[in-house]
Amino acid sequence: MNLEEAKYKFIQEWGVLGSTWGINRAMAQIHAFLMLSPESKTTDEVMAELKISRGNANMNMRALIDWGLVFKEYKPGERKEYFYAEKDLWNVMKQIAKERRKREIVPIREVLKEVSSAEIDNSPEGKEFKKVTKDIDAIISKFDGLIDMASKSDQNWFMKVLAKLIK
Amino acid sequence: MNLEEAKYKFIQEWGVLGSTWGINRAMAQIHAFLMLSPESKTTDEVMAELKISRGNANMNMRALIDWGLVFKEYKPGERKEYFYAEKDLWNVMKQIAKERRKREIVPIREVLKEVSSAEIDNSPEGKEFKKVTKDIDAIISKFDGLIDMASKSDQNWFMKVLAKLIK
DNA sequence: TTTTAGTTTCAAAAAGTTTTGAAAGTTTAA
DNA sequence: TTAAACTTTCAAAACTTTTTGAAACTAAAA
Repeated sequence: MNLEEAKYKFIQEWGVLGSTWGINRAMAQIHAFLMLSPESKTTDEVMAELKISRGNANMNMRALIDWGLVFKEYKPGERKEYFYAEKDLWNVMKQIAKERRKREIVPIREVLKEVSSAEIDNSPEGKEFKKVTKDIDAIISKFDGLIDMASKSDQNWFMKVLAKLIK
Repeated sequence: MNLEEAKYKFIQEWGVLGSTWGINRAMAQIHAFLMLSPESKTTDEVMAELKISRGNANMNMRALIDWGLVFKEYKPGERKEYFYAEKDLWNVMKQIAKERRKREIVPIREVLKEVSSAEIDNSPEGKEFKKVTKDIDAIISKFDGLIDMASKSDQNWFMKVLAKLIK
């Protein structure tokens, strides 16, 4: 296998992985392509490499910028925009965790909070409802705290904790 | 808000959450409905509660069984099949982590292993490729270890560790 | 000012996913 | 057996998401 084949393989797989995570294939592939590129790339290069349309490339690059995973760069004397990805995987993960927290954890906790103030009787149904939603809230709040913590800490600290935990 | 409204709200939100996680809406809603039910339920009850077709209910219940999140039960003297969900959220999470590990972590690690044995030159492109893929593998393997560890440990131990970590 | 090089938008098309419903299959009871 | 009660399957329909491509827009250069 040579570099081109290896790159292709990795980009494809990152696309598959993304799509099971609610990130569309093109977005994940652009992200993979930019992570693997030592230099920043133009829209045209992204289009050519991934064989996608200009509109698609543009939309997904903006989404990546929105997620804080990709940045724009202007080169002196050039009119084209260049794009590059966050390379430090720790930052990538923190960024993703932060976004997903906002999009997923916050809304479900809101609902849990709302339903916890509902008038619920002591029927078996009611008891079960209270128990299950309370349990879920407890676990989610733990994870929420963990994400918050991790996003404030540096990679070394976190990796050390993990390493110690796993041994 | 009464019990029915609260249940409805929670089931809807669980469906939304599921669909951003690659679990389809009906599957997530059935799961929520069964988690909230103190008694096991029949296909007809699921269909009526969620207003979905028999085929849909059947397919997604089988998928939930496949994920190890829902079980069948036969009641003496009855021909209908009854379904109930795993209630212990810790077990639910372990089960999900185990499945996702199989479906996501294993394949990406396989690809990373393959590309790591590729013949890659020392161009900037080649160096970057090696660096990025190596980093990703390191982080993924840490998480893989963590999941493995968590799935062997009991809730108390894990929650205590988490609690200590977060404080 | 006009032209050129580029970016953005968005309606329509394509692709992908989920859902339905009815027919086929299976198991138990009569 | 045969009928009844139930489960499973799967092609087609409905729905959702993604992608395209061309027109509109913007900014710099001539």
